[in-house]
Amino acid sequence: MGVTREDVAKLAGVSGTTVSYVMNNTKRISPEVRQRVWDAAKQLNYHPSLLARGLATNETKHIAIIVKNLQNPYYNAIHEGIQTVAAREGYIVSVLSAHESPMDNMNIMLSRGIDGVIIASSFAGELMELLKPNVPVAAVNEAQSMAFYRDAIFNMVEAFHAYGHRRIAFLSGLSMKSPTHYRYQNFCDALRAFDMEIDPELFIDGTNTTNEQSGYDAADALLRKGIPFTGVFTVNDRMAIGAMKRFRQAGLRIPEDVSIVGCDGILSTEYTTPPLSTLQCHAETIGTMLMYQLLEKIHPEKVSPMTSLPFRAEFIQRESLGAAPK
Amino acid sequence: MGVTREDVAKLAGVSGTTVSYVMNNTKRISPEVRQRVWDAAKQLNYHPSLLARGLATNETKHIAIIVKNLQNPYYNAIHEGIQTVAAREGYIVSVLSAHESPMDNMNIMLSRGIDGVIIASSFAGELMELLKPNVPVAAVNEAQSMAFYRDAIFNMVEAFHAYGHRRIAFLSGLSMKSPTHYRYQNFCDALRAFDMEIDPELFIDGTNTTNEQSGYDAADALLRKGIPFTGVFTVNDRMAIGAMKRFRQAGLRIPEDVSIVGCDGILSTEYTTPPLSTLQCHAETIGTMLMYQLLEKIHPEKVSPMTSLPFRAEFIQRESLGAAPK
DNA sequence: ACAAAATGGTGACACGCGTCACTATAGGTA
DNA sequence: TACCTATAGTGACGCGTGTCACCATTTTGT
Repeated sequence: MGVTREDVAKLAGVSGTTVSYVMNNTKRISPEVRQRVWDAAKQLNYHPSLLARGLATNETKHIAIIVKNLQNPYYNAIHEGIQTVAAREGYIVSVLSAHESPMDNMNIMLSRGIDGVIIASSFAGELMELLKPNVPVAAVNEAQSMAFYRDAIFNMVEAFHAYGHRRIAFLSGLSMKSPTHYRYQNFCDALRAFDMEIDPELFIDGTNTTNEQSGYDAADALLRKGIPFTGVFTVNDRMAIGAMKRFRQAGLRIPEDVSIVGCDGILSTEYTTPPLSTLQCHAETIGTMLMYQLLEKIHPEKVSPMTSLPFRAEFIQRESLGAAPK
Repeated sequence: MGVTREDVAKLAGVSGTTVSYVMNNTKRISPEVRQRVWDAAKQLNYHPSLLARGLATNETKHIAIIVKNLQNPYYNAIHEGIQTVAAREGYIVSVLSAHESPMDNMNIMLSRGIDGVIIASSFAGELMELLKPNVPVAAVNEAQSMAFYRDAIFNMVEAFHAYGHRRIAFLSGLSMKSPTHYRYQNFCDALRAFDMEIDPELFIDGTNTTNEQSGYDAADALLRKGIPFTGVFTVNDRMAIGAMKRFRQAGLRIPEDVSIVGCDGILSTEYTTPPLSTLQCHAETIGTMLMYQLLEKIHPEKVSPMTSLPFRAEFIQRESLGAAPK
């Protein structure tokens, strides 16, 4: 359809092969000829077809990211991070839905010759096992080590403790999927460190989603138990937002009657009422790092700038956390 | 790399050509042979390389969507709508950033052989003119006609009026870009219909973004003017959320002192404090429709199920709108 | 019965690229 | 002069498809 290397070759008075060598800088070509080729390419606005190149080299510079829900701000931030690195490195990113069957996704990978996959979804499990033998994979749950949240959760519990809280509920959405599990472990460790109660009744495991509605429902379930608590920690910010709504409906003021802390640090936490305390985890940076990890798996010979998180999650205190009621 | 049509051909005891005709159902092939080929394909898990097919047919089943900001929930909803149709039709969707120069985006299209582009960004202008001659384009601002918001805005103003409001501010982010412009026009028309004031001083044109911070800033600018107003309409929900924060900081209660209505109907509006009235515009459906529009431009001979919006934006009243103060 | 036409299948080529094997030229050495 | 070597450039092929032109074998029509 467009202008091909033969067009450039003709204009520059050389062979197509030479054009190829010049474009890829993969063989010594005399400066004069090199210049002629570049000029001709510019003049014709020539861009090598990545389709043809992919066919010839088995490398498409095309990766996929598998997402459960496009409308989840946390994953959007990760996506943004991925996108910046990808663009810089000449990769293009396609979004696949986790709703499709793993087999469908696999087939798309194969027939499109996709170079690698990033799984940005909690339940990576089965899909990952299927993909891993056939295509390089990076997954968000591998990126966040056990240690990632430890300090932030410790600092959060410390703050709860300092404000006089003793009974803190843990609201989860996905029952014990690994990332959630890590957070729960860290949470219990921190509670122990401050000699605070670990009451299984305060652990609410909701539906298998983690959006505002799940938070609302989890808070509802907690209230129905009728047991005392003064603080709440939710596994992400959206659940916290939903939980706040439920508490408010129950006539509880935040933070006077119940304090609440979310997790992720999505953009809008700063604008909730009251502003939501959270564990900021720099999702965008997680995205860039996932992309670097993937690049390293695609080209093990090239060393990526960084492949492990240079930081941890960070506790950010805002007005949703205050002194415990008497 | 993978299994090719020749492998299938050998197993089925036919030629590669025949396999191709069977897979594409593009020539009469006897039922027995057809069956043999299908069986062989299944057995080998054969999937035609879309790279090679793209090279041969100039059709990649690959479209791009250009987005300004991946973290904007409105565009995420549109994206979700696009994605569902695309997946069903066998297309794959790649995200490009509007931050890249239009020329860069153009080159990506050309070198990747992309079949079409959806521009999901307010300032489509220049980019669109550049792309249109070279590749099928659908753009969000073309999807929303002047009439799209009319009824919803009319109903909103009617509600404001019924509650006794007479001076309503209009907070915008992008100065008079076409979608905003439409809304402003509709808004003024409605004000006139109810004999309400149209005071240019009540029109705040903020920075060139439309996020929470812009809303905060616009509200701040409005307050500094020191002129009377009891209602506020913002061009999107995120700005409304930011504006609410600023009003609250100024000691104004919502809706007792100031009523506010957003626009878009993003997911979290239900969970703000108080819940935000908004103009629900079913962004997801807009996405599906954009995709259908694009498909029709790619294959004019095939008629798409629907290419014009079967609905309009809809006014949704929540607690952020109440009686005007005396 | 025999030409005409329909049916079912195949060989060869093009799509645009990367790259191997090769040639021609120039320069250096003994 | 004869020989080797580095340099600069090229021809041909393969990557996996789609598809045109063609062939062999029935089936049809009269």
